[in-house]
Amino acid sequence: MKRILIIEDDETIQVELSELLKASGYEPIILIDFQHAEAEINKNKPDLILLDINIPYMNGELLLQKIRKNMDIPVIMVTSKNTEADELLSMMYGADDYITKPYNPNILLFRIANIFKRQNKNEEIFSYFDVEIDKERGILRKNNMEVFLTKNEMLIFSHLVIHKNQMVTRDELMTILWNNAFYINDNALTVNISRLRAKLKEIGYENAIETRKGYGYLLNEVL
Amino acid sequence: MKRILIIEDDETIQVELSELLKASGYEPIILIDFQHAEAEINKNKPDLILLDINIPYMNGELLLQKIRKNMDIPVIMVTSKNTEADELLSMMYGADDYITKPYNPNILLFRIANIFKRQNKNEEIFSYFDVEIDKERGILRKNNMEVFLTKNEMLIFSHLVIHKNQMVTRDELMTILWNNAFYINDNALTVNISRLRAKLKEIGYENAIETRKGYGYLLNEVL
DNA sequence: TTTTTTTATTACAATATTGTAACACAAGAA
DNA sequence: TTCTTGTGTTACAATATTGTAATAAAAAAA
Repeated sequence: MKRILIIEDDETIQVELSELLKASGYEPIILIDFQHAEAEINKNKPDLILLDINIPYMNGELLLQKIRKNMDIPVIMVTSKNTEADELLSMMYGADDYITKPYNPNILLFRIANIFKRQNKNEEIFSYFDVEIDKERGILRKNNMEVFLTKNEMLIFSHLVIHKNQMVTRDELMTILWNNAFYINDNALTVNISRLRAKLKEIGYENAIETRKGYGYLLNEVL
Repeated sequence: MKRILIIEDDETIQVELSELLKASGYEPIILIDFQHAEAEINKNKPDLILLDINIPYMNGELLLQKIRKNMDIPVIMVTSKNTEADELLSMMYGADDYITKPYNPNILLFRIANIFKRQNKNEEIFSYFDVEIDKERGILRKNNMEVFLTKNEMLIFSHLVIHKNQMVTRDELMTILWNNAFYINDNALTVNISRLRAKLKEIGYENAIETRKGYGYLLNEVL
C-alpha cells in the first residue's frame, strides 16, 4: 500500500484529499507540524508527497529542493495560482508533476498512478515469461532454477528483452558490448550469443533467440 | 536530438506545435497519411508521440494500444474535450500523459520534458559527485579516467551511493552479496571493500568510504 | 598501559570470463 | 547441385574475479 504524504494547510482540502486517496487504495499521511516537515519525511518515508507550495511559514520551494537532493521521493506540487510562471517554477525545482487548485480528482489520481507506474517500469520490464532477471547479480531465476549470466551475456539478454519481438541488429549489440571497437573480432558476438543460448536452454528456453540471417537476432515474445 | 511525432489533423495546430517543439530543441515529425500511422511509427521510430485521439478516419485508441503493446514509445494524448470521461480513458489506454486542447505551450513542454527526464532517471541517479556510474558495464567514469569495478564491487558501491551519507551495516552488504550465506567468510566483505576503496582512490576519492567500527560503512556525500 | 575486538592489507589458488581461431553447419544464390 | 556467405560450436589461452588465510593495523575495552 503506497503511502502518500499530504502537505497542505487548508483543512477542507486536507480531508477531501485524504478521503479521495483512501478510496483509491492509498494510505494518506497528514502532516501536522509543517515546521519539521523534513524530519517527518525522513521518519515516515512516504512513497509520494503532495506538496502545496504556498503554505504560510514554510518555504515549500526549499523543501522541494531538499527532497529532490537527498531523498528521491516523487513530489507532486500543488499550486494555487494557475499562472505560467508557476508552472515554469515547478519545472525548475524539479517536481515530478503538479496540479493546480482547484484540482480535478481524476486528474490527480491519474498523475499519482502515472508516477508509480513509471517507477515500477524498470523492474516490470525485467522479466521474460516466468524468468526473473536479476540484472545486478547476473542471475536468471525460473521456479527453483538459477542460471548465472556473465556481464556480456546479461548486456545482450537485457537488450533483447527490452526489444523483445523486434529485430535487434548485430551492430547494435556490438556497440553495446564493445562500443563497436574495430579491433574486436566479429565472431566474438556470435560466441557470446551462443553462450547465452546455452544458458537459456538450461531453463527451458531453447528457441527463444531466433536468428535473422544477414540482419541480427530476435527474442521471441511467444514460443 | 529527441524526435517527436505529431499526429494531428488540424493544420494550424500542427504548424504551431511544430514551431514550438523546434524552438525547444526537439525535432518534430509530421505524419501526412494517418492511414499508415503504425507503419510510419515503426519506420521513423520517434522518441515520443503526440497523439490527437480524435482524428477522423483513424482509430486513435486502437493505435495507442498497439504502440503500448509493441513499441514502448511514450505517448502524450491530446484530447479535444475537457471531460472527465476522456481523462479516464487516457488512463485506461495507458497513455503516458495527456493534455487538453486548447493547450498551454509551457504545460506541454513541461510534460514532454518530464517524460524524458524520467526515462533517463535510472542513469541519472547513478552518479557520485563527478563520477558517472555505468552499472551494467561496471564502469566508473571521471573526466577522462575509467575504473572497472567487478560485480561485487559494483553491488557494494551502488548500495552505498543510494544510501550515501547514511550508515550501511556490514550485514546489509553481506546480504546483498551472498544473501548472508553462513559459509561465506566474514572477511570476504572486508576484502571487497578494500578492493573498492583502492579503485575509488584511483579516481581521487580516497576517503569516500568511512568505516564506522562495530557498525558498518558510510559513503561521504561531502568530503 | 595492555588486552581484546574489529577492520585492513596482501598473497594466493581456484574458478570464471572472454576474445580468438579453427572448423562445422545452414541458408540462399548461382 | 555447388558455391558463397553468414552463423554456430568448440577448444584454448590470457586475464579477471573471488574467497580464504595469514598478518598487520587500529580502535575500543580493561
